[in-house]
Amino acid sequence: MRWSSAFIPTLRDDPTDAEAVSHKLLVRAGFMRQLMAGHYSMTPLGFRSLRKLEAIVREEMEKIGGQEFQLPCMHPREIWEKSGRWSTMGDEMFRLQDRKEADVALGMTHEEIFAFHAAELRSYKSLPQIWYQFQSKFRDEARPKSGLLRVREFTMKDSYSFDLDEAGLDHSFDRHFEAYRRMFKRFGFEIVAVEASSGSMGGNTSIEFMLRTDAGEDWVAGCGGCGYAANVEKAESVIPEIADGEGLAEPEKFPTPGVKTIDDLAKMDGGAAGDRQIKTLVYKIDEKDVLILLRGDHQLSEQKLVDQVESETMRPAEPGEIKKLLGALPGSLGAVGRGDLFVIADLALQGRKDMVTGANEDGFHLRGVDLARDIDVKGWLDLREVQNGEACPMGGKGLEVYKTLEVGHIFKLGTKYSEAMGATVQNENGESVTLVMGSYGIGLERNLAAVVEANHDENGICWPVNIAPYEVCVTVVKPKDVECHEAGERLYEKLSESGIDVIIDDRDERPGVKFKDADLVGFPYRVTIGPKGLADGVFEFVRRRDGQKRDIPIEHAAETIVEAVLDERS
RNA sequence: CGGGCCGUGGCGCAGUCUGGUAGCGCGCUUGACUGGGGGUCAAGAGGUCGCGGGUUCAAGUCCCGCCGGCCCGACCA
Repeated sequence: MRWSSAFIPTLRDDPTDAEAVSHKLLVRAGFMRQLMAGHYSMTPLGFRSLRKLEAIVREEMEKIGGQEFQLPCMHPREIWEKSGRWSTMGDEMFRLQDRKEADVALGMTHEEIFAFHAAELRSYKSLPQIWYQFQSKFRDEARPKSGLLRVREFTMKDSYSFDLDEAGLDHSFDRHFEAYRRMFKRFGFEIVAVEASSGSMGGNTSIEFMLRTDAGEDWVAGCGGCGYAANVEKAESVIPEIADGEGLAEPEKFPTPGVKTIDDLAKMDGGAAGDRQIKTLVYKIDEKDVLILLRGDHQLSEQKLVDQVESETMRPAEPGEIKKLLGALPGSLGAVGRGDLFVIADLALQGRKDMVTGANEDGFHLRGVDLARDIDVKGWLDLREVQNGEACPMGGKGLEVYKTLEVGHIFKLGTKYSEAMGATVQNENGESVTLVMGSYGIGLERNLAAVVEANHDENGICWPVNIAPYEVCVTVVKPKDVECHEAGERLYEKLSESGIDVIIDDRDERPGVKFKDADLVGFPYRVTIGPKGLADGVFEFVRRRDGQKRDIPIEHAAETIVEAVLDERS
């Protein structure tokens, strides 16, 4: 490619509406443009990199026996109703009607559709199957943000495994796990694999692949000692036991005027520290009132609650509803004496005595509360969100909680979708068996942005060779000079013929402009061809990621460059 | 969906409070000098001031409504 005839719209300034590094750089370096919130057009440079990323994913999928499909992105309502997700997906699913007023959805994911086709599988002999596709996904995100990191329309490689039993699923899952690890390595960044909540996908096990970056929006708790890592939606930790006094023979009410929060009560004379309080939350779970109890200084992980309670809907109760139910407003709530209500308590409260909690009368609390004696807890669950510094559950060191970006997610689904779609095969004994499914997703655009988040400096992007739109940029310092021009053209020809993705910067621009542009766009290697070097019989060869420069003799220049590039392809 | 901020040449912004000729930097075009990290000079092109209504002799500026974008939060296979 000749820069002089390429469409590479670089910008001198950061776009004002960009915050994330990858967003700023991908726009500035001319890889993409926004069409509307959450929808981006990839320009030729961006599309080249995206295709390279896609090729890597495809290679790794083929390696584990994946077979590529292409499914429609518009789906009939019926198929989503069969799985129950027409209603559970809510506003996040784009919906429209055709001319016959039939309901149609834009696919957010394809479990239903692949399971529908898997219903054609007849015999255990044809298992396992791994099916995949690259397809646009549509999700009506409440808040698209950070450029490509959170969008409403994107390309995903999604694959689905079909096995006869759990053992088969485990194997397909493990194969994917390894394939994903290889992909991220080839993309040029390190990931942590964490246990995750499966969210609305259903199923029991899921692993997220996380890139550590402040541009992310998921929190992970990781142990430096043993390698344990989990999304905070799922993470556990060990906290020191607290020795309680015997307390009182029965709870005693005392006035706490003006106390509205855990902190207020901790600071009040005659109050109690956060870890001696019981925090009482009221939730409407399938419109039934439920009290949730936690230690005062702990935070509820709503996702843990969702994952452990079977329900269609869940929401915090409104203040009005709470007043009506308990007779007091938040700040003075408690579960003592409310055996008529469903009470769920966090494990950290188990066995605690001499605690303080609300009296269900505004401005009053109870002291001397003994969980076992005074509160009728119907269920003990782990509901607490882990905090930075708490001990690792695997016996390692302290946990560090840090921000990450989810770059891939793999699920063991079980039979939810195969059952809904009637995807069964006959086993050796002629019995009908429901297929056991897994599903595995990786968003292409988000991963492209992740590569940038992990590979950039103050001057621009530093693409790894594998993802770079062009591997080498030949900068002709003085294109009007015949010798310069011809030397550049010759090298460009040789590199092209050797199969290198090369762009020649033949624009009649000042050298500084070309260097800045090349750094911004982020080609892994750049060759400077100018009068100075020519006089000495050399080209200057520059590596983007560390700025390493060396002069290479013109006669071996092409070979040297080809070798350097091939060395880094993987 | 709640809170905040913002829409003015391609990009970044000033002008809006206090109504009165639409401006600046970068980029772009042409020419000259230049030429190893965004050079200099000269001459140009380019804007229904997000959209609609209203007030006024007069609206980028004031009022009402709408649309769009960004950030925080809620939400998020």
